[in-house]
Amino acid sequence: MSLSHAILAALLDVSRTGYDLSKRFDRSIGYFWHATHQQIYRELARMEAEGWVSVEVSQQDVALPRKVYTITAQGHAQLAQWIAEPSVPSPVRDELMVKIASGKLVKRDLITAELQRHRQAHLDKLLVYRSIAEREFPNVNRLTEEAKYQYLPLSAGMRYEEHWVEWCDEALRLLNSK
Amino acid sequence: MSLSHAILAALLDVSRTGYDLSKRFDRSIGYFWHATHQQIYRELARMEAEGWVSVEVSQQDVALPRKVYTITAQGHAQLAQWIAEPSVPSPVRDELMVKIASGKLVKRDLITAELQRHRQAHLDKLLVYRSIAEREFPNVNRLTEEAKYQYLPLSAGMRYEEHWVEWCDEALRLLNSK
DNA sequence: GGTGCCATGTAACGAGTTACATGATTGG
DNA sequence: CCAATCATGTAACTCGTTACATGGCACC
Repeated sequence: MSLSHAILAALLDVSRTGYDLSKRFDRSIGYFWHATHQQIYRELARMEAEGWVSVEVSQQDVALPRKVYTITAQGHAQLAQWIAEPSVPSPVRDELMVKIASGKLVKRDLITAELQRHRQAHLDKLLVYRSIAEREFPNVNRLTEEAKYQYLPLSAGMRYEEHWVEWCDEALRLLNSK
Repeated sequence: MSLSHAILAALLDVSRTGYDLSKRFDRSIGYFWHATHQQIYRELARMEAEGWVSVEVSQQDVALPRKVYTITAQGHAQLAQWIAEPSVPSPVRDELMVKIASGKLVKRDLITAELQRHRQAHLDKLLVYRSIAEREFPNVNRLTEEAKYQYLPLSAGMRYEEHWVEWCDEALRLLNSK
């Protein structure tokens, strides 16, 4: 049950609504975890029942209900315990690789077009991450312990997208060479 | 429904049993797709019902039943059609990042130990991939079109593991610096 | 007045995981 | 003879996705 821990992590610093979580997760966790709003609402309800989060219905705008979730002491404990359990790298599932491996079934142009689309998507993400990094962490050599833990997932995100852009380039080069 | 396509891809060149598929998938697809034997048996049954694969019970050893699955023309068509549909990069879900983002909750040693474990796991995979690459594709500049499609997922796997090893090193450096 | 966003949810279904179960063969 | 591996499967459950549904607010 790992979505619940991702949600707890996203609630560590700020209380949030389900909607909020579904939009951005936390800015550092969003790069590596995704969930739809339906999943999040369902999970929040469970977590409240378990006592990992508490909820307060905001009465600011009486018309629109906003359920703001806050992590509890029990939630903290739960998260800390989960972190302490050693884990193995999360398994990868990549559709593009399945397509490439079956590449001989279709026209080459189809594959190269797909590669170009993916390259662009990865590049777009990379540029977003870089601009966030410049804005939020202009001085990587002077980070507090806490800031390091926020910076590192972003850095992993950048490396990850760079890696894919480079691989797409390699793949396109290889396929276009005689 | 993507597991079915991964299975079709794994059956492209060779007929296989469910057990076989669960162990290795295809050597190029296994790097980027994983499934348990229960999933695979269930999916194979569905795919047979759809006519995407045909099955033959091997009578070699009468005692042990071996159901060998082969991709059909309909399966080929299905796979080709799926490949032609443009797709977006598969979403990432990485537990380690959730742990890192919540790093301040626990002792730093716990995080660095986890990073070292992950670094080792990625390095191990990298070395396996490299030895496969040396054995199967000693001459990357002289590949047939078909071989290129087999080599590329392996190359992506190598880059992927390299990227993680490098990032783990960066993370350990950053966390151990004053 | 319509489009898009904020904000919450239900229902149904498909995909993935965990536990349980069986029985033969191979190698030490 | 015991453990590991080959080989197949069922059942129950959780997680993830898609479709449907509601209603207010903000802006053009």
